[in-house]
Amino acid sequence: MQYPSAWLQGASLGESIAGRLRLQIIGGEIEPGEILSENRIAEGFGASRSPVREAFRTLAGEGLIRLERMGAVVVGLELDAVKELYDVRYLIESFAQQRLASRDNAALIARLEQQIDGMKLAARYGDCVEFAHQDFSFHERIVEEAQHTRIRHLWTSIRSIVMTVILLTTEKEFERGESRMIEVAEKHRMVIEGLKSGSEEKIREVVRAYFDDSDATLGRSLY
Amino acid sequence: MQYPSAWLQGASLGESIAGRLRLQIIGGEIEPGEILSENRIAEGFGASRSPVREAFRTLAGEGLIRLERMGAVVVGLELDAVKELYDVRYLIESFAQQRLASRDNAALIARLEQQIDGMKLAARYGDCVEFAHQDFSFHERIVEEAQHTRIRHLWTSIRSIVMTVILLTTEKEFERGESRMIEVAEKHRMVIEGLKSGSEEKIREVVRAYFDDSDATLGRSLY
DNA sequence: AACCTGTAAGTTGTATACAGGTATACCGGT
DNA sequence: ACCGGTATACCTGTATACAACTTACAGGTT
Repeated sequence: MQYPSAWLQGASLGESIAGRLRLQIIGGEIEPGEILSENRIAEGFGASRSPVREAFRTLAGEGLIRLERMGAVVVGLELDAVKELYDVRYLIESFAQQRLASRDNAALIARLEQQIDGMKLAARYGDCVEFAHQDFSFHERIVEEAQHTRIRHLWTSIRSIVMTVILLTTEKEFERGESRMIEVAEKHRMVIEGLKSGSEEKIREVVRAYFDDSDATLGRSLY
Repeated sequence: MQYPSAWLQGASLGESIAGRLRLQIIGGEIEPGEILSENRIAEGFGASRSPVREAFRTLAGEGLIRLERMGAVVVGLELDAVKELYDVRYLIESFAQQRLASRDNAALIARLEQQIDGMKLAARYGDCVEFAHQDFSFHERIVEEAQHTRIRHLWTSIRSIVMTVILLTTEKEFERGESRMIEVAEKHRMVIEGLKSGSEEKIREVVRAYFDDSDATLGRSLY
């Protein structure tokens, strides 16, 4: 398993190492409880400690590892942890949408619908990576549009993990066939309905429903 | 302005530098827009670039500075940004409390009440730092108790900032006299009421009220 | 047998060195 | 006066070096 190489374009060595470790940790190649040392990892990548150290700090910031006196212990991302992650996504997105509810969202909605169509197109062509990218971007756009610096910050702190999880689960869901993926794409319209309604209550409900459904999907695709 | 030295006990040089910079940034000594270079800061602290680099990453993770190709630009924490911070605190705490609502919280509540009394005691003795510490710990305990790894992680990402803001605002509020501080301490009982009720609706309402009131306080104490 | 101690290997935190890139200021040409 | 090119100083990313600390273990002591 590997990131689309485009994602690592222009990244520093440190970011690149963080990316690969992230994938190995989330993918389960590196197991929770394992202890990573800067030296060994550096040697493994044929790099020096500096970029590895930077990568460790990044991953610790994402909660994937925990820095201790002696070595970094892998926390990992079990099914329960992914559900927790989705709790946070729910909090962030429902907040963002409630913030958007009171303005004119015509342009945003048009853009989001375009991305749903992008997903469907990707589904028809069996392009799993592109589907995941559109899916991810859909949600990121909503957060971005809310123009709330702190919320955006919370988002960036889980951004990479969410991206990775979406990539992994999309790969698995693709195995269930094109019609299933069309269904997944269409599910996003629900969210748009919430936006259109402008009702705080409705938004909470719709976003909750969206992530509840995602939770169910998770059960199938992870482990 | 300075941290209680106890807070920096056992901290590495990097953490300590992060702490001092954080205080300078939030306190406004270093102004938003200013550009920090690793070299200059290192020289200023009589240290090498390594710990400064680490400090920069920490502060960037907290959103206090933004790392760019050339230098780190100070984002700062204006009044609006603090209000955004409180939005996030609201999200985190209301979530945490809703999670707690369904269990038996007798022990927790006893502990929280003890901390309220601690605040009142600090108020009577004019011990501003202790008051801030108790106040901070009160909220941290709630988050901690929810036992939700991801939420706890969001909390740690703003923890230092919240601590600093509470410290600064408490200092300012202390000038308004002891009775005002007793009032602030008592305000926390409201939150406990929410916990006791166990009603999702009531909790949202109470926590919302708490932070709305805090927002008002902010207006007085910052800038 | 239990415990204490000294040593050796490994780890992090910090300092320093080097390479590649970027902005700035200055200088010559038009 | 203005524009373009170059030299220069500075900045970040990475590599390497060193010191202090932690851990594990072996061997001697009680």
